[in-house]
Amino acid sequence: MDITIFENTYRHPLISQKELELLIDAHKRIHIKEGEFMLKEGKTANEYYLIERGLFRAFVHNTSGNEITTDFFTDNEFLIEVSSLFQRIPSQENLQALTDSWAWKIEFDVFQELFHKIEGIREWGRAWMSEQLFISKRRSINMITTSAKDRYLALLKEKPIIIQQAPLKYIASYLGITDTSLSRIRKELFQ
Amino acid sequence: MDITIFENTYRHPLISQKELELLIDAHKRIHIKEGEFMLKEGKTANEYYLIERGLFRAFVHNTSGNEITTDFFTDNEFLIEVSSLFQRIPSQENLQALTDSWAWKIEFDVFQELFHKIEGIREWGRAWMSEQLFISKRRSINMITTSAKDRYLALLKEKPIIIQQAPLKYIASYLGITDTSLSRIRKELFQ
DNA sequence: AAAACTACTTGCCATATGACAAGTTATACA
DNA sequence: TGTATAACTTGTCATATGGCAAGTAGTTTT
Repeated sequence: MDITIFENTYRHPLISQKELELLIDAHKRIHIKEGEFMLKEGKTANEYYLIERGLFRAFVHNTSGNEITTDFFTDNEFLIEVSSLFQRIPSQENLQALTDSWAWKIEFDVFQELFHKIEGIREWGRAWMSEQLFISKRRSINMITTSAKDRYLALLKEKPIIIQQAPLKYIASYLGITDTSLSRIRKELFQ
Repeated sequence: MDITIFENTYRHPLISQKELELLIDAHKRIHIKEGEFMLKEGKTANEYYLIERGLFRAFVHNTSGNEITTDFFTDNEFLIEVSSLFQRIPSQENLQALTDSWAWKIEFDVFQELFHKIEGIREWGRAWMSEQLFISKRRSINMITTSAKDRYLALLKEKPIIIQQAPLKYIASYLGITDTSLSRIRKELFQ
């Protein structure tokens, strides 16, 4: 079995090879069909996933009932709804596969035991969460300080796979604009 | 000593009274003068604070060199830069007092020991961080789905103390608009 | 008391983006 | 293969917000 994905995603100086193996053993490989929901709003998450291959999105409904895509997840990233999983409360987000995918699934109870037993996993987990918080704050700042065109260009540069594979309307709501505007931005850039 | 503030902020079913006392003993009460920096960008945070009384802000510099206020902190809230403290890396944010304040300071090393020793504190910490991530994501969504006027009204409703005490320019950049626009929004609302 | 400075307001005009509706193209389904 | 549906584009017009500059009021400094 190729364990590169685990070595890369769970990388931390305090996690030993033996502890990494405990983590790896806790994951089960699963296949997901395009369109499948990994978590629906109102349900409490009981697991998270490490994506081997595929594309997913998170989305919420705004007050008008429209879908807003809040995040995309792809190869070698964690597909997770942190609030629901760690506060044991119903999710307000949906997690959905946009392509047929392969992922490694780990149950909350299993992770929980390792988290409390192994210092390195606690440190890794806290650092990972800190990083997510940093990324989320940076996203807020970008939303209010850069133009829609610049946000599109930044996404194109950082995660081109999303631009290539996700439908325009999902990308548009992720960027905080209408699909009409995104279509015009594309036209202006590439024509 | 009135320990209400600790009972409220460190509330968690897995934290016993004795463990709470260990936490309380780790905090030292300090006074902060208006304008004082609790953390400067480029420095690594070595402590966090529980605010007893006062108002603080977090701010970053955007690519044009302008200050953007990213958060406000007030009574019974934690004043903390998570990324710097838990990843042990230089901060990109500044933390500054907007009023003379009183707070409870706790050193990273001291918290670290309690975190790894006491399960309840780990659970509390992870839940707190999950909540922060949730709040941050909600902020991103609000930034792109609601008008500046509605964001102002929401802040007025949820944290009126900030509207009352912080200078207009800080509130404006926190809301993602210019101080000119905020001035006009106020005029339209209250005149 | 004068001067400098900060905080906030107002006017004028520019522009990015939205709203709505219609058109085109591609995809899926029967 | 044809039809329905989804994905995307385009046109016209409206509006929220920004940019810049000037003005007023309050506060601090000397």
